[in-house]
Amino acid sequence: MFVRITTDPTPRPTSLGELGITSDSNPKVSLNEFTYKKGTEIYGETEPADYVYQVKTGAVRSYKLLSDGRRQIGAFHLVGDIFGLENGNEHRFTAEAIVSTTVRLIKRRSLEMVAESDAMVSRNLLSMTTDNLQHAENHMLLLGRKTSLERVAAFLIEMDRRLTAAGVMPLPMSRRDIADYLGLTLETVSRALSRLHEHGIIGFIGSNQRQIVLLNRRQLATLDLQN
Amino acid sequence: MFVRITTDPTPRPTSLGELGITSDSNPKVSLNEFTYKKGTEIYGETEPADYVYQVKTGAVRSYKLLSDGRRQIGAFHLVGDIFGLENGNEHRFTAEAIVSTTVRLIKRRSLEMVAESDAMVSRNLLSMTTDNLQHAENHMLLLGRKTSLERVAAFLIEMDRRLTAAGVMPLPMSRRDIADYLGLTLETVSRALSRLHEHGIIGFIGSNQRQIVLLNRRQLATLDLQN
DNA sequence: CGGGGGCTTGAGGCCACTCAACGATAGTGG
DNA sequence: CCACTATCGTTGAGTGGCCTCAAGCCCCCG
Repeated sequence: MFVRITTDPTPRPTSLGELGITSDSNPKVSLNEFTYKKGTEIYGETEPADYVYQVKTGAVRSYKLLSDGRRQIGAFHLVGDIFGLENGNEHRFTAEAIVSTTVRLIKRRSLEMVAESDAMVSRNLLSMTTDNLQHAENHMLLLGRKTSLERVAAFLIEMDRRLTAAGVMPLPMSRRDIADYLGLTLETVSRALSRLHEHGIIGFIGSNQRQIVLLNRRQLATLDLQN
Repeated sequence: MFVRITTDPTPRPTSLGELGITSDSNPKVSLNEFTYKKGTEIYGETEPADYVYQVKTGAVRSYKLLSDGRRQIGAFHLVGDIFGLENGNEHRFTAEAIVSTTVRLIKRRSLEMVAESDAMVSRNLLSMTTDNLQHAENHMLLLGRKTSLERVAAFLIEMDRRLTAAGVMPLPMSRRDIADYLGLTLETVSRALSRLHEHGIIGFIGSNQRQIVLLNRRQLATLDLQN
């Protein structure tokens, strides 16, 4: 076998346009919008999946809970991302707005009907599901086998790729969210970030600690082992 | 949100028939067979994905490696399972025969061509990908948040569902394979199994330790927290 | 200006890992 | 058929990385 040297292929930002859906081309596909306040639930696990969502502004976390409250965040959805796309009839995660978030809504049934007749839309649905699968597969490797420092480094690289505006990352999520995404505690995440800060690999900007700058991408990349 | 009380929906055993593919109905889809000896590689990560596979006899492990050798097994493929189905052009895992394994092969391109014209085949491809995604999502929760005992219990329940022949599980994989699937070490897996044995929850049959009987499914289920 | 939430940092503990020894089993070759 | 060997699994002892618990700071926000 070959050793992978490609970068982490998490889902790229998609758009409804990529699905072949626009208000113009498909007037029957209603594109409503809705805004959720910070911390509110968009849908719950096992609830019927009647809608598919796209983040217009803000950020969303998707997670599962164990009965005793342990939480695993499966993905963060940033501006442009599509989420809530299920094949079955139920959502498999709970989705919450991390900050005030506006989403576009599409009725799932109408999407299915379009996919039925349009092979390209159908292919794009498969492609999006595959992207999600790929992200989950890489995340299993992270959760199962990487150290805390490697996890945090991988997280920063992923976020850098997905939301950087010219070198600075305004992270919408809290340390607890990051911890529940990486399978760590918030203290361990904080310590890892402090270590990266000490070593001059990242910097903090502004009053709170959620604005992070990557000062040494190269060094950070060496911490995120080639998978 | 609601608390999930459903059972772990890992991919059910599928068949090429479910894909809408049989030798009779689609003579153009070649269904060759091939046998791999124990421990040999079926395909490697980043290799071109020209074929899709179905396990006829035996068992297969799919895994990723870090550069220093740490391994994460993403899935075990048992009799009837389809694996190696990629949307992109490259495999994302390395697949190896755990024991001597016979697989059926389908040319990916021919499958794609059938899917192009047959909406049902197309839907089934999406459905299979979704099943894989669902398994990965549940596995992220296990890897990120469950204790060693909970992981092993979940593993036994999954295997029981997938390969039990009347109460006895002839596990094809080693302790190391189980460990690399659960994000643990082989010693920890062994200790967890010993504890389950002490408590009368499982039993061992025969000379080696790979034949396991579930003596108390109910108690085992309480260890695998409702997710 | 007081309260609360988010973040950092320290101290101590624990669960899983590491290292090691040992027994059992299956495969190999004489 | 029987050593011989390699592999696999179990078990013990000790370590260590991450977790737990706690204190304190800062910032935001009423």
